[in-house]
Amino acid sequence: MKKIKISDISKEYKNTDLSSNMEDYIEAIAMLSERNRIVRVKDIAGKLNIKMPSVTAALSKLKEVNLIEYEKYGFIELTGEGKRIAERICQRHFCLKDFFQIILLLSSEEAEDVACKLEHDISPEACRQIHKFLDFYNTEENLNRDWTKRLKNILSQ
Amino acid sequence: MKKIKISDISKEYKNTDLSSNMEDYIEAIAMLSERNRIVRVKDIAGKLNIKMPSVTAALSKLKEVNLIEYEKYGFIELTGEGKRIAERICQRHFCLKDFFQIILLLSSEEAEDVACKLEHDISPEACRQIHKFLDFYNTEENLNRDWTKRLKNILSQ
DNA sequence: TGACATAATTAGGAAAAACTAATATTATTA
DNA sequence: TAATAATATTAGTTTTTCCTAATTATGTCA
Repeated sequence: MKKIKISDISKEYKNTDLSSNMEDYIEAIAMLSERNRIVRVKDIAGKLNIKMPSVTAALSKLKEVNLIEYEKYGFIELTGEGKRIAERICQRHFCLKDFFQIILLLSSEEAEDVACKLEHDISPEACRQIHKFLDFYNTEENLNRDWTKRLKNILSQ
Repeated sequence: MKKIKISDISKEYKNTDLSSNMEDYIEAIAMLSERNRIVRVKDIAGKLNIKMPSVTAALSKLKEVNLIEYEKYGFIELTGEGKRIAERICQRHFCLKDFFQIILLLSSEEAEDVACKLEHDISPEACRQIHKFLDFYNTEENLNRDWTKRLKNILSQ
């Protein structure tokens, strides 16, 4: 079970000024570059379930606004600003995923799916409240409160 | 404070197979026809913050798929199927709004905004869990449980 | 190293949604 | 009822995002 620290409350869950789509590309690049040493057009296409030409087009736009560095047929890397934005998107993603998985007891996959969809539209304020809730819940749960058991019971039905 | 009945759990929060946009049009028409006896293109445009020609185009599509009845320069009305779909969208909307307002203590306006955005992307399963949670919370709250006070305290900070 | 496979790009197009400007219809009221 | 105001529609664009087919570049291995 993921533990969320009080200090994490400092997260602001700021908006990015990007379209949902562009956020998806940034997020995919960030996640892929954590796993693999290089990120390929094909990988991004695979992750987002689209064809390569769509990726190429998106990369041009992201390069245009200085969120990635790349040359034709070359490497794909987030710039500093790209990384900062990826961080924001991922924070919202994980906040939502934790909430749906830990509190609402959706399966990991279902929670992942929901997070992927909602992360683009949830407001920073709403995300901060969810974060506080998670924080509260984890503390209470550690104390083995009765209400969390009753809640789990109801949510499992 | 809105009270949610156990029986409401029967809500399925099914998907609609419409784009977010089309869902917005259907929802707007449903809400407007509750208040006014007739629904005008101008009203829909006002509610959705877009211009009239965009509405006209959307109405053609909705008519095409038999979700509304209307003739040029005439009345706009949801068909039976249109109403059933509007009902689904509104159920998700109010479920989300209640959650963000009652549990997470967002202002009514902020909760409304968030609900409007998320209602198109949240999965039925996730919505059902939120519903159960609301139900649980209302019961617990009625018993004036200590944990709801602690939670409110934290969320108000 | 040359042939073949893999990966990436370009070119061209389609669908969804929105817009402005121009036109047409309906409603109001003097 | 004729003139004006309010509404609605059409025509024509734009932007975003995706696609297929064709081409180009890169990488591999016999």
